[in-house]
Amino acid sequence: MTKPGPQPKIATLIDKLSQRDHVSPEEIEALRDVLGTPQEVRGGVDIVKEHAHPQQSTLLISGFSARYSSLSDGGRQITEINVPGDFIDLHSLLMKQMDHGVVALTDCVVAPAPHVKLIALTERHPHLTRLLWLDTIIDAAIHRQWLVAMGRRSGLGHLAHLICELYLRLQAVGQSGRLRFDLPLTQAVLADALGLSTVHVSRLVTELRGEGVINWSGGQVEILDWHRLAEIAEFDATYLRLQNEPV
Amino acid sequence: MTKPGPQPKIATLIDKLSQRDHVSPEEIEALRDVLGTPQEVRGGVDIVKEHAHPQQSTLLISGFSARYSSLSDGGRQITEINVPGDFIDLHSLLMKQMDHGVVALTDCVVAPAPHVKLIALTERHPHLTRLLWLDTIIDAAIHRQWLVAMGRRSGLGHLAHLICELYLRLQAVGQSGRLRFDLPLTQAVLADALGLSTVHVSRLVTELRGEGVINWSGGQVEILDWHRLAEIAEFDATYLRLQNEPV
DNA sequence: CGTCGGCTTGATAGCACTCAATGAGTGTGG
DNA sequence: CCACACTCATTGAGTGCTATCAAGCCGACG
Repeated sequence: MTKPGPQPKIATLIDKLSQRDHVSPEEIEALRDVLGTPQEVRGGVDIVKEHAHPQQSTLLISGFSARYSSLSDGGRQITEINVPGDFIDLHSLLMKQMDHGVVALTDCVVAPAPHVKLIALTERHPHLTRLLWLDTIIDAAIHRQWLVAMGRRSGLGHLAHLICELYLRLQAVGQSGRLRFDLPLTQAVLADALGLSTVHVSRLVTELRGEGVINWSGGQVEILDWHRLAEIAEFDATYLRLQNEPV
Repeated sequence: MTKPGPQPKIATLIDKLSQRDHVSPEEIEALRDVLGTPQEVRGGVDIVKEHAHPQQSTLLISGFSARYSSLSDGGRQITEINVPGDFIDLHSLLMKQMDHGVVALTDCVVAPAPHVKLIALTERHPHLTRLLWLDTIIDAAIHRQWLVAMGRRSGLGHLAHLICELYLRLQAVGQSGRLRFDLPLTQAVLADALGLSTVHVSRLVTELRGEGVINWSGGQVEILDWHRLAEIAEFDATYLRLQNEPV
């Protein structure tokens, strides 16, 4: 759901950026200027297609989406789950061609930011440019944590890590409650994100539930024991950079 | 080895950036201004420590280094292998705290770029800033490919993909011959990069050799059958963004 | 020539996969 | 109102890729 307020389109984005550094009114105005009319996208539909050459970047206002790559055998690997306030393809501003696709995992609302306007923004607002740059840098940091989880953690640790990450990222944009958040994703989506089979994901979720660490039903996750969850995940939130340090 | 020329320090970096967009003489001058005196680092030594708060970023001039994260059980996951011309911790400019370490895999030569000077650069050179931004964006794209390889490819495909990637990245900075390049890394390092055991890496290398796809001995890789190698890896070079498209 | 790091090979074990079937929940239409 | 179809989650059985343990090989080097 979009937060109420004078700038509903960019409220989550501003929330997130403001946790890292002060965002001036002029910068907020500049951000609002680059964003176009919000649009709805149905769950399951591609927001950006693989190998596309977008002329704009897209801000996710509400809902969940995912970066993914398709494989020749019909398989799919999700490389990041996006939450409200994320620019889902900001990197296409400079990459030009998408190296992956972005699919709406649920019904979403998105807003376009034309590349022409974003380039102009980088010419006029160096500090805001650095804040947007930082956002893509954190994407890379998230990828690295996923690599560590995939390469060296147990399946259970990997799942636990994903839950920790999503909880904190949703919290940063005011989309989670106290040790509780909506996550209306199927286990098949989780499997594609974790690089596991759906069967195994089911067993892992059951295991975390059985240990009394989380509850997960009806598309809502409840963290019953944050300490144990973080322990299983070996979670260290540094990479999400939720501290305020001027750039 | 450092390339000969008037700007030996930044020759590889300029090579790489120039493949993506024109770099003006003023921009080259600005880059040279931010870089300090090159220093040698012995193989095995950390160039940047995990959780550090660097006051400068570091350009890799020669040698190989790797981003890595340590685990509580003593294990290690390498998340990227850096080649000459790579800024190994450019993201620390905005992240402030390192979310991982960088270790010299071989003897290296590196040059520091103080954050204060880099920030000043972003204030004065928007276009060059975008080129540096793009470099960190490509790091993220490399991470994503590793995620796909780790999550959904076979061990053999994963190894093949890494070889394809390193070959093209070294080629982009003039550090590889015709289907041949130096890669003085141990199989233990490869194992930490692929998320496999050293034993299994040995078997995979043996398999690729046995199939007549590559030769690998004396720290040198020779690609005997690029087509088959790319096929095994399902390799698509888009993500390395080696095309010239102005940003 | 002995030691050492790195690579290779063999044997065994285990985590996660695939195939398969069942159950729960939801929506549709007769 | 109920039969049916469909998606999603769960559970069981058997398989396989990769880990671990262990031993041996090889080249470099003092």
